[in-house]
Amino acid sequence: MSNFEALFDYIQEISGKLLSEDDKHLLMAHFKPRKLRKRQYFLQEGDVCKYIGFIVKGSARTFTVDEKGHEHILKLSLENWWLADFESFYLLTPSRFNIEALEELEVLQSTNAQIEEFLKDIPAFSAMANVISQNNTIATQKRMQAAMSYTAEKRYEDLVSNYPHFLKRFSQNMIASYLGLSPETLSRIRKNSFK
Amino acid sequence: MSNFEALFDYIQEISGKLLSEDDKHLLMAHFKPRKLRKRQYFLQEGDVCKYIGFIVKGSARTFTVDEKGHEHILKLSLENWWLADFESFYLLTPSRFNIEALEELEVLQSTNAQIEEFLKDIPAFSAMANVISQNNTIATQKRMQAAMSYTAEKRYEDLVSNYPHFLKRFSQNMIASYLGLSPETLSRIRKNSFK
DNA sequence: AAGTACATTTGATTTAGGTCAACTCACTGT
DNA sequence: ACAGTGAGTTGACCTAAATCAAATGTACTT
Repeated sequence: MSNFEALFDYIQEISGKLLSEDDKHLLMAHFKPRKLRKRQYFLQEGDVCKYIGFIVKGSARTFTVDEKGHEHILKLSLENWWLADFESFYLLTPSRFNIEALEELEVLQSTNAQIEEFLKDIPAFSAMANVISQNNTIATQKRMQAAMSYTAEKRYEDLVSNYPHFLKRFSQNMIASYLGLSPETLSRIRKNSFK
Repeated sequence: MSNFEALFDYIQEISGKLLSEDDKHLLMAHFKPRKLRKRQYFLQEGDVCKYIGFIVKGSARTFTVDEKGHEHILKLSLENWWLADFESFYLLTPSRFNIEALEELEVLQSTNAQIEEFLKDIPAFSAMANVISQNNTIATQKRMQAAMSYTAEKRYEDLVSNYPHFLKRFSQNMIASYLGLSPETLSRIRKNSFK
């Protein structure tokens, strides 16, 4: 019923390996479709992140709330991305993050224990995990560098040129928080860049 | 001659698996000891990071230089850590980073191609790689959150409580740059916290 | 021991970006 | 059609941290 093809295609593309029919059946048996309405939480601060979700449709944000009540978005997620607080998911510790659906969200979700099985039994899945972890290391390092070295304006320009689709899918407030800016500051940056 | 025991112990401890004698011989055959003097570069911006190094002794910093000529430290590394720009190392692209020895530095180094062999042939090595990649994902996420949500003072306090040994080994200027602060600001923060 | 090169501290001033507040547009649901 | 809510804009003001500059401390070198 639910769209497992998206998941299969993704695994095969990222890993560069094919999934056997057995592999596919195993995945279908242990990834459960789940729908969340806009504003619904996939994960709440303080809970253990028991599930990892593959986004089939929709978008989400991962954020913290600081002592002043300000929200800070650490991750914006779209179709064909994994949704989880990996720290909590791997270590089974309570999460410091919230993950909230920004649009109606469809995921295929599974548990830590089950993922371990996939890693053991499905070569393409384990190859995919390695590639993702590499990509993730690289991306986070870039983002860290940007946060440290660049001005707000440069960070926004980088986003515009590297992730233009973000601007279509996420509100300006979300983008501002993702860039570590107040909404007002982003509004002003955009105003100036139109000259 | 050089201290391979440190490397063996590290792999076994992190992976939770034992290395066979064959494994050890393989590692000894393909990790080459290298010494760098203080201030010497392990990697220069624009070069491809051909080697990954395991630090046996000494310390290093990974940093970028922005258009104004300001340096930003992304990573401080000590004994039993891996030294590389993983983006450049994995993808064989020119690096945006510099890696410089802060003290006399002894590493055991190997190449990308060789690491691939280790991953295939040495189970403990591949288990270690997975654990490191997990830890790395978690640590970078924490650091990103800290950079976004916390004040300079809170970031320093976190460093003091989580990595007290950093303060012993790295100069205040290095710590400041690592925290994304000017040396003057860090000096003032320290002054205030002594009350 | 003297001299040069760094590190750190302190003070005065500047600035990027945040905060607070008011206003304008959409959209949504009734 | 109309209130209501959230998103974006604009202006006035504020603040954390950077910058500039000078003084002091420390630690290699020869």
